[in-house]
Amino acid sequence: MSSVTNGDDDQKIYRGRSSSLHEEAHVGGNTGGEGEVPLKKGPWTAGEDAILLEYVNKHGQGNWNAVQKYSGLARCGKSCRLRWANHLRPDLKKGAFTQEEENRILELHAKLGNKWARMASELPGHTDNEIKNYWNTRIKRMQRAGLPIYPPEICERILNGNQESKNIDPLNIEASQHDNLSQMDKFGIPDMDLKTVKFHHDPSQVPRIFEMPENLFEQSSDSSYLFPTIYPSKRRRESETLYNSFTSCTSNALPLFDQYDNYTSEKTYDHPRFYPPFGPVLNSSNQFHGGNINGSHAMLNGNVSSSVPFFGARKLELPSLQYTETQHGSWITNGSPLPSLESVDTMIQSPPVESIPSDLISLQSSGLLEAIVYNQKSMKNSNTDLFLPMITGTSNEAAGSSTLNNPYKTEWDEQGELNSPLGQSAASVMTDYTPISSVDGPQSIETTQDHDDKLQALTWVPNSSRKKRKSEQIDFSQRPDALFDLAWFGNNNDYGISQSDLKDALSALLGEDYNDNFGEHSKGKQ
DNA sequence: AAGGGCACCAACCGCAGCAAT
DNA sequence: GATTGCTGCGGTTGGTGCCCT
Repeated sequence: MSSVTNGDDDQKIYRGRSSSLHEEAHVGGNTGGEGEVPLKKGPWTAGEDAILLEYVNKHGQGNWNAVQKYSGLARCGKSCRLRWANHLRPDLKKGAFTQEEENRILELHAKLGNKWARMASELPGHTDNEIKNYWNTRIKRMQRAGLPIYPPEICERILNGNQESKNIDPLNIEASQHDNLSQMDKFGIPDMDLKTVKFHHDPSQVPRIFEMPENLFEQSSDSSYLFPTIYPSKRRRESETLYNSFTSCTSNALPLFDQYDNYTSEKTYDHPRFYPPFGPVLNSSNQFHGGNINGSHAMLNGNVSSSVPFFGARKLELPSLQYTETQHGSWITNGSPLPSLESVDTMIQSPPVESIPSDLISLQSSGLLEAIVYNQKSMKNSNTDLFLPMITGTSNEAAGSSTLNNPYKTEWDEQGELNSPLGQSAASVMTDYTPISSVDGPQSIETTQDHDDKLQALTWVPNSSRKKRKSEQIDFSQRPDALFDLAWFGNNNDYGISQSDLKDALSALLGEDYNDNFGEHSKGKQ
């Protein structure tokens, strides 16, 4: 290890990449010449730092691409900006996070999810990169240890805050915290804040989620009404947060749910919510209803697919991390004719994101709050089996055994679907159980006449009642991703999709891969 | 002592938003 | 309206040192 004086702080000890920091940086010395200077990559040298500092002192921040031009520094603007933001800025607080700051990070992450920049803005002197690194490191450590990500006190604090907010005018709550999160997203879907979600004691009570105004999806003013905040995310690849949120929530905050639910068997929530190899698996004697979702699609290898389709189809966001062998095995044994994880991931991510607005609730970018509510919901819905698709095996049975007043059960049961490799049911992946929401247009909501209808409108609608409509609605040239739904079940006939449409969509999805590997084959068959 | 795994850190990459043209 | 450039963000990768076996 070596240390290097960097900028204004002599104390900062840089680990790693130290050797290069000792290099004497000379502009041009490591870039080779005049004219088109090849941009340098890799660690910055002290000399480069000095040049950048000088540039900023002279010209101020911004216009980073001009740095190279004016200073001769062989770095791209992006690199300069990053270097400045993460290391050279005078207002940077160097050194490790204090305990207070760590707690703040936890809290912020619980609230915001992987919004590093936003978290950084709440932690003066620290950068998003720093926080991100800290978090990732922490997560790895916790996962390995099978420990909850969020300490109990954080869960409690968040949840308590959540409870307090219950007594506040639901229409005014939101502004109090997520200042910029309460806006409508670009799709016109209101952000919804968990603080306003009510936990109901009475399992038979219809969750408030179903009590929204009919035109909720057109109302931004009612965004605080009930849903978790949906952060319009430009990223579609979030991975860890959810699981961790879920996990920690279930392992830490669960006792808190006891005040709201009857799920009080003491050990019910005690299990670390990690799956092999990260942690123990529930045995049949320790049934966990909903919250644990053993073998759930939602929990992949210690991570949750942030696209957990509780309430809507969405573009899949698979964890980029690995999957457990268990899950691999389950797919295989399920005999699912599914593509490899990698290819699925690729394919899933490649289509346009227009489908995203269909989300009523997204776990994307979700933090602890979301996790808590989802957990709560899932527990509740172990009665309704709303989440059955996420529950397999004994968990499923356990959930089923508690079925009460379950208007949704058959929807899932009839489907009898198997786990998909995507961390969710194939049906939920795309369209079969797409909730009638913004995707289907307000008309779906408008047609709801009474409470039950509202309920129905916000609930998964079985294939039988929707397939026909879908076949009329889905433009596979625009939504090749919808193919997954079809292909998954081999039910394209139900959708009236033609072979050529199918091929076109597949081509759109797979590109050359399809043409190379399937297209010819397909041609040959025809 | 050697090797592997892990922690930490820095930096890169790709994407998206936005403004200027 | 389309294009381009700049900027910011989040995910990921790679390097180095430490620790443990």
